[in-house]
Amino acid sequence: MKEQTSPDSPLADLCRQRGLKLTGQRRTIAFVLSDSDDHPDVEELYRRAVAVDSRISIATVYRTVRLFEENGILQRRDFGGGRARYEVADGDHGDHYHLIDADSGKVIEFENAELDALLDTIVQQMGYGLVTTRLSVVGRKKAKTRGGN
Amino acid sequence: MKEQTSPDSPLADLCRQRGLKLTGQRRTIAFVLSDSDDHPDVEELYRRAVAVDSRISIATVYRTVRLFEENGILQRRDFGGGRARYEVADGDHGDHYHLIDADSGKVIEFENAELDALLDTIVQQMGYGLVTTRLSVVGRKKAKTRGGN
DNA sequence: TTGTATAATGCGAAAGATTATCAATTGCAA
DNA sequence: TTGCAATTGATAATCTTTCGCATTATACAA
Repeated sequence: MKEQTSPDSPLADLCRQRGLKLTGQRRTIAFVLSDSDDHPDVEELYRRAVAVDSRISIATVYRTVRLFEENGILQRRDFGGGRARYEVADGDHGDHYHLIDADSGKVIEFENAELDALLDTIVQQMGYGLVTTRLSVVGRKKAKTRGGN
Repeated sequence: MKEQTSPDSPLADLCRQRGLKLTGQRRTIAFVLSDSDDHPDVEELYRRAVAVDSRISIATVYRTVRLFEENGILQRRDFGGGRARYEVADGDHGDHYHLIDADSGKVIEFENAELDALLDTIVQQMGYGLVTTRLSVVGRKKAKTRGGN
């Protein structure tokens, strides 16, 4: 049984900055998240966290993920499939969007300044200020060589 | 107890065209949907359907809504809140998108050809063909008079 | 460092939405 | 009209997420 204390991580620092109590579990979850560049769901986060420190309950993962979202540390995404998925909220670079491969389910991130600007303009013209954009496009890979699959 | 047989409706015709067996319940649900121009969830559809013919179970509403979606008659939407919402799939005019009022939760539809084109271009450039776009923007109404909250 | 108030955790139960099961019923082609 | 496969209603089951509560750990002051 692993009982390792996780090292600090960029997200653990963020956690402290927001004045959140930094428990061992939160440190571990923050570590796992800092180490992820995909879009894990809670079950997957739980798996990764337990691999580091087995003294973690899935309820805590749910709670932590919600707490982090409320504090702007994480963003919740919905790619269909009935479970929420999470990714680190990048304060750095602008919004990014997601292309979902219709066949494999793989998620590919992309950015596009023109799209950012257009969405903002549209919303402004409707008399609103843009708060959040939820955009994911589902696409199917164009076969270069025919007869793919 | 209402036991009225619903009249046919545009969606009921579509149902027949797709070779689906047109039961009384499906006729009623199709009628209710044809009559709706909002984005009801299953619970709400069930309420509306029962008002027309009380011999309907919510299980049938779930089943029918799924069947209609699989046959391109309905589109499932997710506006947050944990329940799926449905709207008639317009084969006529192009895609439309949704602006959700951050304060009231109200859903406002809009279309934008420039946005259609840009999304298509982006996806093409990534080597994919566009299958579906899931886009909703959350916005907050700009106060004309200052001092709002 | 030690003690303490308070907040967080673990575990299992509960909630909420959706799907599956299965006997009884219905639509539809012959 | 008949027969049969598909559909329905009622309810159990499933799946994800949250809650309740006793126990434990954290931050902070002395």
